[in-house]
Amino acid sequence: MFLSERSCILVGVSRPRQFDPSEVVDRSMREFWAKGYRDTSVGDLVVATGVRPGSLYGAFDGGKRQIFVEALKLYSALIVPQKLGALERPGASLAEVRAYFDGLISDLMSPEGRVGCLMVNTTVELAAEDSEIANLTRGHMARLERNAERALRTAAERGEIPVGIDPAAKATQLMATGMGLMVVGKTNPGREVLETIVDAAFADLG
Amino acid sequence: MFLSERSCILVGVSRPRQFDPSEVVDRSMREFWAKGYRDTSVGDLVVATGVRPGSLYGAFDGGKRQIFVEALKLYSALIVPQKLGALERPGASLAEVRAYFDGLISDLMSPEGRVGCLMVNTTVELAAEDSEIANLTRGHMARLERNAERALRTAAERGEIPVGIDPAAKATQLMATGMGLMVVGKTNPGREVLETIVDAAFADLG
DNA sequence: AAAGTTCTTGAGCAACCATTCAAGTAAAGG
DNA sequence: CCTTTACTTGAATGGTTGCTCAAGAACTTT
Repeated sequence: MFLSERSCILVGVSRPRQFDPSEVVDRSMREFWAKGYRDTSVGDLVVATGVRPGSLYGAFDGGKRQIFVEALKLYSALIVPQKLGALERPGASLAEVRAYFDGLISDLMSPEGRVGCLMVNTTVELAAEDSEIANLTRGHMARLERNAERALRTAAERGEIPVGIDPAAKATQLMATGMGLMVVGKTNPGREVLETIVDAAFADLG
Repeated sequence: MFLSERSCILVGVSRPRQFDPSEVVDRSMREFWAKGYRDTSVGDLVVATGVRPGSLYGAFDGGKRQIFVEALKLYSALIVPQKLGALERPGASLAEVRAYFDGLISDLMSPEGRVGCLMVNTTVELAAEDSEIANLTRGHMARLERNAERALRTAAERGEIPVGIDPAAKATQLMATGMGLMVVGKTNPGREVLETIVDAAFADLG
């Protein structure tokens, strides 16, 4: 992962690193999230983290791109679970799927939420030209789909949704609806627009 | 529009421009479409158009950004009508809406189609920070919505879709589905994924 | 305390960025 | 043919990019 971990843990004989690399990734993630990969310069990362270029490149072999990859992984590990919330827990059912989408709408309605989703932004900015990064964002979409499908199966078992619903297909649609929601959300729409989109996607489940 | 038009038409006394500005916009559009605004340099535009920086800046007051704005407008005037096809014609009904989405899927399945939609790419890259550009992409979404709604009303009149369907709400959902489709399409998915998304969105219309 | 190792610092790298400008050039009017 | 006007050209602008490197500093081991 980080160059630092091996040297910090195994080799004790040297000057210890004066910053926490995982905190650097955290702050960098928020920078990339707000401005995108291309429009975030190494200088921006230096300002955001307080760590000089030399130390940054000493800790992250692969430079800016590697920091970005780490940022994507941190987003998956830290932010996505927050957003998914109860949907990622075993007992999740229809209510948890709906709650996830309601949360997305709430986020998009706040000014700071208009940054959208780092995974969606990255997919559009970089997926076509960087296959490693494309794999990460594809994994994110698969995760959303998997959780939605599991919850829909639970909902079907409980008789909460019509028997005609195909959980796998519906989960794929809901995932795509989420992607669309993040794009539409960028244009500063009214809340009713976003609610119309989600309501329509849930119409055949109620 | 272009600086050139006034000087070319009204003032005849000077050396005429040796290139066609609208062709410059066309080629620039394809460059921006493929690589995005930030990652397309003026140097790229010089190579793509064969027009030197001086002439470019002479013809387009506002530089790279203005060329991009013109490119967006050309995309709306040239590419979008191609994609919308019969959906934009008065008699359009359910079949034309469906044909539009089938066309999107076909596009996304070809390697060169993975560039996606310039409007979606631009929304994600720039809408949050450039309100003029956000207006253009918002207008694009409104156009999709308007056409879908009109076609759905026609379909309702003809009894092609269930009476319970709200054309306006369904059109909003379909527009968002299109946005989601372009994002998912960037990750090189199988055709069946995209078809599942579209089928699910049309399920309650059949 | 001295040696050894790694980190930090600040300057600085070449490459590229969007943009400008003076000089040269081509067409039309007189 | 000569002036006028606008366009083309090629070089060059200052600024920023991602990244590197030598020098100094801090910590552990001997």
